[in-house]
Amino acid sequence: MSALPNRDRRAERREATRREIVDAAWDIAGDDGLENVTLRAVAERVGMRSPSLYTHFESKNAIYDAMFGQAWSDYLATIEDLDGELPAAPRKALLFMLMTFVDFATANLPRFQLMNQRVVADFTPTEASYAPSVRVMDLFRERMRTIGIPRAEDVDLCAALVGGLVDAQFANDPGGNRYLKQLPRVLDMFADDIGLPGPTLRRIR
Amino acid sequence: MSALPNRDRRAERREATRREIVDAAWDIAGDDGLENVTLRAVAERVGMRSPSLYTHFESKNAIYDAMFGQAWSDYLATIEDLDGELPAAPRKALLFMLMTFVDFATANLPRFQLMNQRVVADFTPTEASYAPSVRVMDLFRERMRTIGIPRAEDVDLCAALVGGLVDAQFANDPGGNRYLKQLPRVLDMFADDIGLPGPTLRRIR
DNA sequence: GTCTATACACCGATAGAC
DNA sequence: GTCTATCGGTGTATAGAC
Repeated sequence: MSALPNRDRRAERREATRREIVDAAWDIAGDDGLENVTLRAVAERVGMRSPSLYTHFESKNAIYDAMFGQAWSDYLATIEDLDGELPAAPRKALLFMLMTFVDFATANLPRFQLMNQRVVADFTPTEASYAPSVRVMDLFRERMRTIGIPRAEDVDLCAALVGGLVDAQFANDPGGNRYLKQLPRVLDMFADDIGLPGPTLRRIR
Repeated sequence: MSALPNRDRRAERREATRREIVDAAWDIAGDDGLENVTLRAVAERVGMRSPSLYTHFESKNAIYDAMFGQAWSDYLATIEDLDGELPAAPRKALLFMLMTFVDFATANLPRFQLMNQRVVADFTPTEASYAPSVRVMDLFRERMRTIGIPRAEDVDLCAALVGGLVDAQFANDPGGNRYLKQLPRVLDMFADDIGLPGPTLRRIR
């Protein structure tokens, strides 16, 4: 009788190829923009013909889907790593959390567009790829509760306000700091509104 | 010697055809989404073959450009009409202005996407089409100054915060009211922060 | 299983006849 | 000013070589 191998080398190779393809897609997105990720360009970069990509992904949107899931997984890992570093003071913790989000968002434009904006027209993430983003939101809500912000309404609002800053930054002052520099002020406004204790996050004007 | 006609019938006809084309593009955008506005679809709706559109517009993006300019012109007209209606109380005037924006934005999704988001990948508005949006912002700044909000920093922030609400509404609760219902609250937060006088815009919690 | 060759239907855009 | 014909591009499908 034959011994069962304890590793599936074929599956490993397949997974490695999928990673290669997704990496190539990220490279192209970084160089030429997210909308210029074409199957032919991806294929050329990994040394295939474009139809061969269908062996590994069932469609172009499936590649976007893998990128979407990877991006949110990376962000989830980033904020999970921060677990012990959260300041004890509520307002400082709030600023720390949302600065982490802003830093991650601004570090990579095509990644941000894929994660948070609708630049790829047809694309809707699958449930599997959506899962890490759900876990991110769960963790965010949990930490907000820990800080002293338990109401869903308040968490929604906080996320929307910071999202507005990031969007305005990309749209009206790309590469600059005109909007994002007001993050401490926005969080102070928000903290004041919900009566969160602690010293102000910005200098008094 | 020949008399000069006081109307250029040819130019009038040309302008009418351009309008027909733009109207057809809006119809398609409303029915099938902004990204499904193809030259063939537009041509079919106006009873032409697609290459004939190039007689009236130099490219597909030129059609988007005309739509962009028209949308901002419409919004400019909307807020200019409101000139006498602005409440005297600063906070009420603030709410009135931004509710007008939110109403206009939510009334027509493809229009909002074209005006404020980057859903058409290649498209950048020409200077001419951009002009009405500049006039809108100038008028907004002027009215904010009248209300008692002269600082550019504050105007930027107010616009970004409300933009964040609208974006979050479309992205996370389309057709609902979860984010937009918090508009009075956001404006109160903002008004409190800059020390704008007047009674609160929302009930005390 | 993995990849290639070929083809299809669609896109925006152009050339040239009428 | 509008047409037909066509170009190079796209995502996608499938037959078949290895």
